Amino acid sequence: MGDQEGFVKHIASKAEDFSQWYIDVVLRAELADYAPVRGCMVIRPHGYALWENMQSLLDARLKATGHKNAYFPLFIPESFLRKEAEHVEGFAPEVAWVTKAGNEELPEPLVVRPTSETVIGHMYAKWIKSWRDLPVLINQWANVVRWEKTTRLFLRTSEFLWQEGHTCHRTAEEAESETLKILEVYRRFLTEDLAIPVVTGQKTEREKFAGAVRTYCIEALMTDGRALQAGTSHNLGQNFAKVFDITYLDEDNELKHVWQTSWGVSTRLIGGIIMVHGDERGLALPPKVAPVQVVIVPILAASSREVVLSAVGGIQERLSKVCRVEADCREEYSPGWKFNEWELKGVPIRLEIGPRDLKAGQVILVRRDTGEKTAVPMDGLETAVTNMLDDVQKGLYLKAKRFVEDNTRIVEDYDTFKDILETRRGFMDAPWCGDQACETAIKEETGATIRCIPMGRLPRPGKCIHCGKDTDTWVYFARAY
RNA sequence: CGAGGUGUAGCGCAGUUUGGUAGCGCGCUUGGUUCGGGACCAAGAGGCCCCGGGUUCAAGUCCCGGCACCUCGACCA
Repeated sequence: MGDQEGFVKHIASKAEDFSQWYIDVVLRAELADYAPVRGCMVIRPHGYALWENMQSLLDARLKATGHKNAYFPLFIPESFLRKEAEHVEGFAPEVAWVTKAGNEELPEPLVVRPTSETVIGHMYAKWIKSWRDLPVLINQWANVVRWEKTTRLFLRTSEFLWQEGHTCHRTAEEAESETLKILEVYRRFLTEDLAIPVVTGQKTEREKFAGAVRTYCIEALMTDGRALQAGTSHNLGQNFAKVFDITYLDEDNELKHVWQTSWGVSTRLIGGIIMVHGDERGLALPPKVAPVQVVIVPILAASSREVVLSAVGGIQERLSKVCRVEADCREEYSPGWKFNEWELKGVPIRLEIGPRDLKAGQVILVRRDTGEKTAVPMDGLETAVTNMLDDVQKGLYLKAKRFVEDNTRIVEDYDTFKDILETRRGFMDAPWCGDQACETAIKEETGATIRCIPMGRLPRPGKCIHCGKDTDTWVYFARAY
């Protein structure tokens, strides 16, 4: 990659000031901007195009597993929220209220949805009559509002965009298998489309969703060593079915409550992409979701201007059949300026073409992830570009995977645990007795939380990192966003 | 919600100590020369100095009171 100096002077150094770097990247890459309302953001075209690509890939995966989209209202009657005790307790502190319409007080205050279990449960009670109506597999793409005290662009804003799936099943087993199926959909979406490696696992009682029986999650590791909860899938059991009276008449002619799940991922994932793949030069986007996959930068000298521009047109035409391509033919910026600008915006491949290349019948391709430059013959350009996009996608994933491996440490001693948190951070795989008191104490003493109890692992003897009691449960700790 | 910090041109800041004509860099506009890693010259445009009171002949600057945003902590996707 050569010297880092002199490439980008307009964003903070990632190594020296990670938080400022993150903000600079979001703003300078024009993903988002601060809105006039506290804690809210505007997602700008470049950021929104990224979200749209993410949406369409995940949406296809959800449809392939039998889910259908629907839309439920933004406003929820106060009384709905109160029905499930744990649920209110979990969300009450951060709900936004609508109490007036014009000048008149509303008869019943409305909450702006922080999540839709309650309204959807109400509707499901109307719609479901028979075991033949099951399963119900509905997903919604929507905005939700949670009035957060501290906000950060994409990672935590008062309003955010997400998808929330809400399903009903005939049996507990079927609900559990749906919960796990979605977790797998999320895992593959993150690894295959976003190039973000994740740990899958179960949340502890303390960390689970308010109102769920069990919460599964995918956890990702950011390059500053902090964890990001990237998606959750909840087995709701019959908790909401009972309070909303969602029942069906079973084959045996008995009235039974349905078994439910809910699950979601949000625009927070954009923050994850930035913090996993970004570098000193700015954003680096995985090709599968990058709004622009290839940017053409012509070298325009006066003598060869016309021929170069016409070659650009031809290349753009050809490449537009195999990828998302854009040509930057602005005359008021120098090529060097454009190189930096498009790198900052995370475009996976830059294609340079100038008089020298025209003579040689080639173009120059430059990879965003490695900075590597390759001369590629004009013939077969489509194949070279498609292959390179695949390579960048894989390269980003492998680099991120190596980082997670290098920063996941087996820890059996509390002093080491604390020391790692102060210095390198990352995931700590440590024994835990299962007692919530230890979990809370660790959080208070070190700031680390249990990110998850990883799935598919054999029991292994150890002594609780905090109290020293014998246990065979090992969990992932980290400081989290 | 606690602790700090910052509010002056679109952005980043100086000016506040010691009250006296509103400044710098970048960006923006126009014209010209350039173009293989953030080019250069020339001429321009752009201000409720966060808001409200007060002191003063005079306030960006001093006093009082608000508000907003950012960072770090406690809580959450």
